[in-house]
Amino acid sequence: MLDAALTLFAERGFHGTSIPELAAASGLAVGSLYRHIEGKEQLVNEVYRRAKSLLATALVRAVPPSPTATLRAQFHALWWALVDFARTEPRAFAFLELHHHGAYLDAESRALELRILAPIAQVVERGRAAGELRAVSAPALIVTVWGALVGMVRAARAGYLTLDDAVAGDVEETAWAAIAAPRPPNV
Amino acid sequence: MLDAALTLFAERGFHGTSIPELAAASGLAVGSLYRHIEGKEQLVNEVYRRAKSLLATALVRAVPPSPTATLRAQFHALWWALVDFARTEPRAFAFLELHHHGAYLDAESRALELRILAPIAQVVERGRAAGELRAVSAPALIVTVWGALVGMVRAARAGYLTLDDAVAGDVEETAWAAIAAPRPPNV
Amino acid sequence: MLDAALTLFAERGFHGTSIPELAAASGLAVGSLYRHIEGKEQLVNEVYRRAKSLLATALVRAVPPSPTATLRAQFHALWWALVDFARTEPRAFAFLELHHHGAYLDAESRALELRILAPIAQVVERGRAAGELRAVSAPALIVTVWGALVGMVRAARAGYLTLDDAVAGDVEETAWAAIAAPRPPNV
Amino acid sequence: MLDAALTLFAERGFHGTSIPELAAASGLAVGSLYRHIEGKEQLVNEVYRRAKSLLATALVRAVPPSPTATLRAQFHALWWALVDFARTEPRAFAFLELHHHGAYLDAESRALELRILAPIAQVVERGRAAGELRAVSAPALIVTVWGALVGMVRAARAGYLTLDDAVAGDVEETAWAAIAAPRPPNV
DNA sequence: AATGAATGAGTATTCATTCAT
DNA sequence: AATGAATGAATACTCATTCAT
Repeated sequence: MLDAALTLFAERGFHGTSIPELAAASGLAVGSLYRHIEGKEQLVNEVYRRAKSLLATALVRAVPPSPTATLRAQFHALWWALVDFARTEPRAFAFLELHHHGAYLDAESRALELRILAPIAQVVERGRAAGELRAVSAPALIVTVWGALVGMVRAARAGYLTLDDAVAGDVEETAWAAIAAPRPPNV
Repeated sequence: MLDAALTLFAERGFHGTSIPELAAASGLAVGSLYRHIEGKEQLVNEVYRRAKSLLATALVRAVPPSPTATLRAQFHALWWALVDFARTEPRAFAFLELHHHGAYLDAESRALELRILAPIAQVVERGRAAGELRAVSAPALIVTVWGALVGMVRAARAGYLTLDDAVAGDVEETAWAAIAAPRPPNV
Repeated sequence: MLDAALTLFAERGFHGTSIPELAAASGLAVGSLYRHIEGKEQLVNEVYRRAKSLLATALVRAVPPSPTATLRAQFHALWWALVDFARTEPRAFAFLELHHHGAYLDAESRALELRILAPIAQVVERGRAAGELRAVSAPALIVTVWGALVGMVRAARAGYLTLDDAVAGDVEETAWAAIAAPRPPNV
Repeated sequence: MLDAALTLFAERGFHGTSIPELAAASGLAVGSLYRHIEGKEQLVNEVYRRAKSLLATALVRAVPPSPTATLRAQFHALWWALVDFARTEPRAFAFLELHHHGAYLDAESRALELRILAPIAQVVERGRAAGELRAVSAPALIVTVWGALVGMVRAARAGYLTLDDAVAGDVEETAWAAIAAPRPPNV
């Protein structure tokens, strides 16, 4: 049922999805749906939390095996964890993108927003401190990487490209180049 | 009227905006609104085309004064044209982002999608041919730059950062670094 | 269960009371409730009959010990039996008042209506025959007494007065004065 | 429309009357009804206020021509004003009786309740002060008279009697006897 | 005997759209 | 050209009732 809701909300948005549609997609009668949910808003928040939680899990699993791994290795792990998430949970990815601003999301759902980027922010901060990343503001680094990822997934969804390893690898390269500190010119 | 529609659709989405709301925001009676539009779908498509057209105009104006300008200069011009568009037409930017997948968009609206990125693609192709850009697929380059821009604007809208010259400049730097061919290691 | 139904129906009326509410108030699951009742209409009729029966019992018990008692004594007994009923069974009293016209009541329930006032009508008829009551139509006498009682109870429920012995005694006096034959003027 | 609502609410109660029924009885489509009302609760309160206002008008018109009229004359005027109201506006009378306790009535509607009986209370107070009325509490006098009236009208509605001049006159006699001070026994 | 999930018709209300004025 | 009342299908949600467990 949450699965059907995820699909429909991701495809048509909150207001574009009706309760009868949700019920039908869940294989339930309208009245039965309300035995499981409290209302449409509670449902979309529930779906939101589950999607965020899937993403959070994917990110947490991406911590590299050794804490002494290079920053590049950490970035690599993070990147492919995100690509993997986008590929295995495309609906959750699309849902999160489409709904992260909805007026129907409650305070708890919104709070998740910040926590989710923590692992990324952490890696960035560490890299900046070590001088391994470009000397621009941390948010600039984060939005570039995150934006490149989202842009790539959106383009794939729109049919402009295929989200295969080659493409994901190419964008990984550009994203890393975007944030890595330039090699100092040889003197 | 189209302006009021742009605002409401950008804020609340297509299904979240009602005709009475649109009429009120336009300072018209609901009956009068229908003298100017054919229906809600036709209206959203009209708004879509205008927003796309605004963006297209911004991009076209960004072709650098001299065709002999360096690729970096062209990128610079393009980047700030887009930043300028995002800052002067935030509603159009948000609208385009939110609606580019809607089932209510007609074939003509969807067709605009591809044409719009033509100036960017053109610059990219030229750069790749000249070996000035990273040797990855053209789409990878484009989605990275476009993604960084959108990511930055979204982050600003969400309140995570302010879209000032410093931030936009920082992200320009990362975006360029993302796509520029690496300097060959000094021998 | 019938008790819970009496309370809810008296407070909120037939249409204002739902089966889930009735089940919850009865401490039963909704499915279990239906093991005891046939439906909502049958239930309200059942409650109606029980309330009427309670009132009938109260009235019957009020026949004075001696059949030779004065009419005033009989009236007194009847009056306080009714006041007692209103005080000990306020929900039944309120229920009867609120529901005696419902389209959901079946023929049997409606039939009870007439039988119930029989003891009162009997006393009135006897008194009129003996010239002890005012020489107006019997229904006029009955509606005055019954109306005074109901008016008093309603006023108490609305908080305009307290249904204590003093008030009930006062209204007994006015009600009796209403129907008692006037003393002939002394010559 | 308010007229149709008065009829239906009086017959079936608030919860027993549906919006489609109200619309049909008003000769309107459901959607059109909502151009005239804000909601079902607002409608029932509107109807309530109109009915109360009708009753208030009837009572005010009942002030006897001369302020020096006897108390009996004042009572007579008041009584027949109420009987007239019950006969010419039977639905308003029934509506007020059925709804004066509803949880859906707002504060303003409830406030009307007290004001309405003011003319009656005034006459009663004057009579008690002058020793022309029975020496029992004022509320006892009022509920008896009001109860007799309501009892009579209800009985008529239930078909137990006909609300003609003879019956109304009979009950006027009993109601007056109920509250008039007893003639002192001749010495 | 009891439960509570399931149902689909019913609830109040809002919608996009039309049309007489 | 403009209005806003009218419409009935749609909305989210609740109801009385059934039935497998």
